[in-house]
Amino acid sequence: MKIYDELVARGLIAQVTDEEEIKELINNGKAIFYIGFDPTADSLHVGHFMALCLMKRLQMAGNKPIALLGGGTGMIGDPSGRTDMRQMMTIETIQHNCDCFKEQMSKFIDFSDGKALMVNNADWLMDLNYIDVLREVGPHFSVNRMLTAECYKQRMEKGLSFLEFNYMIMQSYDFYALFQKYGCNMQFGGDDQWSNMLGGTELIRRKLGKDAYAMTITLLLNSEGKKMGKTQSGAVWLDPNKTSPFDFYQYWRNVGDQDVLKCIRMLTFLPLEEIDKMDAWEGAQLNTAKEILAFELTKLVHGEEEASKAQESARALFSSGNAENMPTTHLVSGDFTDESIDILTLLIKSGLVPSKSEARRAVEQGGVSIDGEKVADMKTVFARSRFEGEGIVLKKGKKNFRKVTL
RNA sequence: GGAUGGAUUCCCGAGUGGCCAAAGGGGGCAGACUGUAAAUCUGUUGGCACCGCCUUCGAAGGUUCGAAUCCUUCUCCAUCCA
Repeated sequence: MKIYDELVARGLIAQVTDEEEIKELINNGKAIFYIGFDPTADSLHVGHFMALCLMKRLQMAGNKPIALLGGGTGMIGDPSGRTDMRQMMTIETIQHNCDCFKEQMSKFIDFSDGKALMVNNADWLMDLNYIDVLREVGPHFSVNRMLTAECYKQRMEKGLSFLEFNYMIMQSYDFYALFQKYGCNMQFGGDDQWSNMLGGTELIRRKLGKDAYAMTITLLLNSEGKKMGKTQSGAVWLDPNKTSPFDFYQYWRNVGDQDVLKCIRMLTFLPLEEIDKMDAWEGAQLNTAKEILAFELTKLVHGEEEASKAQESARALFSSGNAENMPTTHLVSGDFTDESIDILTLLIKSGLVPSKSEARRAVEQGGVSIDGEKVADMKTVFARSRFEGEGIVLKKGKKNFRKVTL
C-alpha cells in the first residue's frame, strides 16, 4: 500500500489542494514538505505529536520534512479558531519554548545527514521591513477574502486585532520563503490551518507563477466533538515532567469506547490489517484495545521501558491497589506535628487535593482510602511510623493514587 | 473622536441597597451502577481555626448602619457613527 492510501485508510487526511499531484509527489518520495510549530508552550502536546507522526510516516516513504519553528509567527499568535486573543509572549519565552521544541522533536524525527531540516521563521520574518512587505505581498491579499475565511469566523463576533489578522500573511510568507530557499513544495498542518495554508499556495502562484500544495490532517476529536489531548487541567504534554508517563498512559487508557479504534488508527504505527481485526471488538473487550492504544503511544513518546512500567503500574493499581511505580510523595519532618499527621494535611501534601476544604469534602463523601481502607473520620491522625519503609498508598476517588513515604 | 451597551465565582449566565459566597446551566470533584468506557441517578463545587470567621462580582476611590447592586474616575471589550 502506498503512503497516500495508508494516510487515507488511517483517516488522517482532511483536505487537499490537488489530490492527484499530492499523491504522485508523496508516493514517490518527491515531496519536500513543511509543518509549522508555533512555540506556544515549553512542551509539545498531542496535537503536535500527530503532526510529528505524519512527518515520520512521510519521511519513511522517502520524502523530506522541514520542521518549522515559529519563532517569528509566535510573536504574533495565530487567531485561527480561537475565541480570545492569545496572550502575547515575551521574546525570552518564545526563545525558551523554541529550544524545548527543538529538543523534543529531535527524538521523533531523524535530522541526520540532511534527511530532515529544522528551521526557524524568525530567521527571515524578524528582519522584514514593513513597507517592503506591504509592497511585496500586500497586493496579493484581498482583505475581503481574508475576512470570509473560516478561521476568523469566531473572531468576527468577539473582535480581531490587526496584529492577529496579519498572522495569515506571515504564514503565507513562510511558505513562499521556504519554497524559494529549500524548494519546499508542500505544506501540512492541522485542519484549522487550512486558510492560512491556502494563503501560502496562492502567494506562491501569484508571485512566482508556480504550484505548491497543501494538505491538512484531520483534527483528533472525540465522539463529542471535542479536541482530544486536553484535560480539565490543561493539555496532555509530551514532556515527562509536565505529564508523567503514567498519566500519559492513563489518558489513553481512559478514552471512550467510541474513540479507541479511531485513535489507534490515527496515532499508532500498528499495521492496518491488525487494526482492522480490532474493529470487530466490542464491550469489555475494548479494554484490551485501550491498553494497546495506551501502551503504543506511551512507547512512542517515552520509550518502551517507561511504557511497560506505566502499564504494570496501572494494572497493579486497578486490581490490587498497589504498585511499584506510582507517583510518590516523600514527607519531611516539617510535615508532622508531634510526630503525626492528620488526614487532611496528608491529602494536601500528597498533592491529591489543592485545599483543606476539598480534602474535607473528599473525606466526607467517602472518597478517601488508605491501603484499601476507607477513611471516614476527617480527624484521623497517622503516626510517623506508619510511613516508614514501604509507606502507605493513599487513594482519592477511583483513579487517583499516591504512595506516601518518608 | 462621538453615541450606546457591556465586564459577575472554572465557563456561560441571573442578580439593580440588606433574605448574596451570589439563581440556573455547563464543566469539575465524590458516591451508586460498571468494564479504569458511555449513559443515568445522588451529593458537592471560594478559603479557613467550618454550627463561626475571612476574601470575592473589571480597577481605584466615595455615599451608606449596610454595596455585586448607587456616585466619581480609570482600564478593557462590543456595536453604530466619523
